[in-house]
Amino acid sequence: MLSVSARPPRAFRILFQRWCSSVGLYSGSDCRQQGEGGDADPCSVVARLVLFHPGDPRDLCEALSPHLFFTADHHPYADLVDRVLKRLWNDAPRALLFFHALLCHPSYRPAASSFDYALDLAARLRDHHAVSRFLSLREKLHVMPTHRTFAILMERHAAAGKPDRAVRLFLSMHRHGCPQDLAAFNTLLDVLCKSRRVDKASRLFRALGGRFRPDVVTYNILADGWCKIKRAPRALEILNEMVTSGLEPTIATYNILLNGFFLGGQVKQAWEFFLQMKRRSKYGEEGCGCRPDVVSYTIMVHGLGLAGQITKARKVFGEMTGQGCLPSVATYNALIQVICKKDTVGNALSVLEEMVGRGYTPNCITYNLVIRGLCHAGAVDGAAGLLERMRREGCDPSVQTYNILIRHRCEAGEIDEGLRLLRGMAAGEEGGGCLPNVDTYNVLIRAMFVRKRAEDMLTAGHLLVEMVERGYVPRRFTFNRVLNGLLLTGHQALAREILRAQSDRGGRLPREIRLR
DNA sequence: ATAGGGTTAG
Repeated sequence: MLSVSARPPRAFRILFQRWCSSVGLYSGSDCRQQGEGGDADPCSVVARLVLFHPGDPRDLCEALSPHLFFTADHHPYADLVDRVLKRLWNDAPRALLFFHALLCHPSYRPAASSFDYALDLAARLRDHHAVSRFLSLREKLHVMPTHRTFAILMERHAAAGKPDRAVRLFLSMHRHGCPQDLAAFNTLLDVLCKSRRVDKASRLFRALGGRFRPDVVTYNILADGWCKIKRAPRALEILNEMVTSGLEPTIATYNILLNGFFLGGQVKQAWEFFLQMKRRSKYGEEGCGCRPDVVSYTIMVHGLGLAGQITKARKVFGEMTGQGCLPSVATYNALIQVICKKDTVGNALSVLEEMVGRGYTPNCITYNLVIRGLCHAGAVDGAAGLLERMRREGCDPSVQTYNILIRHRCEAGEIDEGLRLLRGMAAGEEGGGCLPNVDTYNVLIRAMFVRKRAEDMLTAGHLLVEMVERGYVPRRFTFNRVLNGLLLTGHQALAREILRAQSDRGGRLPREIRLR
């Protein structure tokens, strides 16, 4: 079924269309009819149209107009545009094709939020030209960059290993008509902390803090940064510094610390800290901001459970209601996760039924946790049943749901079943559907090298092509492995095409492969 | 999208 050896882009499209037709989804020019039939969600219709389009932005623009340009002033709803961009998130090149197609329309003026999505996508592809093109177009159309724009770009710089550029961007933002205020400063510190550069954030805080009058949020960001790199003692220092400077810690501050102790494996300290929070809020003066809230209890249940103290976790869970604090879905999720990990799936399922009985609506994460637990226990049928139930309850499976199921199928040697799931997710049976991400491809490609049939190499090759087409950069190891596999099984043509397709994508290829 | 709690596995 996978014996296609045309040029990769086309090969991929053929492959993709075959998959879709095999699960009853219309492809190509049939999309529109499909959209006008049972499925009326314009977001899905447009997303499909974009996915199956040959790829010329002008043609696509024309094809889109009946679906998008239906307001009086011929502008698509910004909300719909944003939703489509989000739906196509895991296929960044296609998402940007969509954006380009819209720009072909003479009267289209993107909303700031749509520009932000497009910028994020281009930056994730490290397409610097596209980023600067979008920025200058934005200026030309008088769509001012917002705080969010700068947050996105700063985050991309930090993720690309260029934190200094994030700082410089912050220092330049007022020149682009965006106020350089405390909120923006806090965002910068958060971006640095979340990319584990807490020390840099601290130094910046010392250097520039005077200019922005740090608030509770500033200190919380820094404390959380230290906690995330397992240095709760430093976070405690931040807490003290905060009090010294006359700021009152909030419950968020205490929760950051509480979680920090668990992250650093200091279970005993976490427990002591929690007791202190309870004691002080009981006997302290009124309005004391350290009374444990639902987040504190969730952290306790999760932390104690992961440390193997299931009984204690259940006890804390059981006592919270009496303390006037009702569990949230997240609290149940924490409990379900730790019971899956340290106890049995059966008991986790009981908790699921219990929460439903009390009127809670499990979310996607809840189902994923239990499905993972069931897969791990080898109860495939149970997992499939939960997938059914999840759909029935109107909770669309996420990429993670599919990744769990696919990984499990592959580990059980049922690779074809894994591939079938991949097709199913793209088609999105009923409801939204979601596109595979890097993990999906990596799991499946790896599985091909476990079975190692000749045709598996070809499948791996096609998966790699598809992955690259969708803007992902495979690891060098994966790349070499697939190429070697193709060469050894006599698929020189596809190997060559993969090399060509990759270098077309702008030289983001590992070096020794590019020299050819 | 200015801060805190649930999905990952070697």
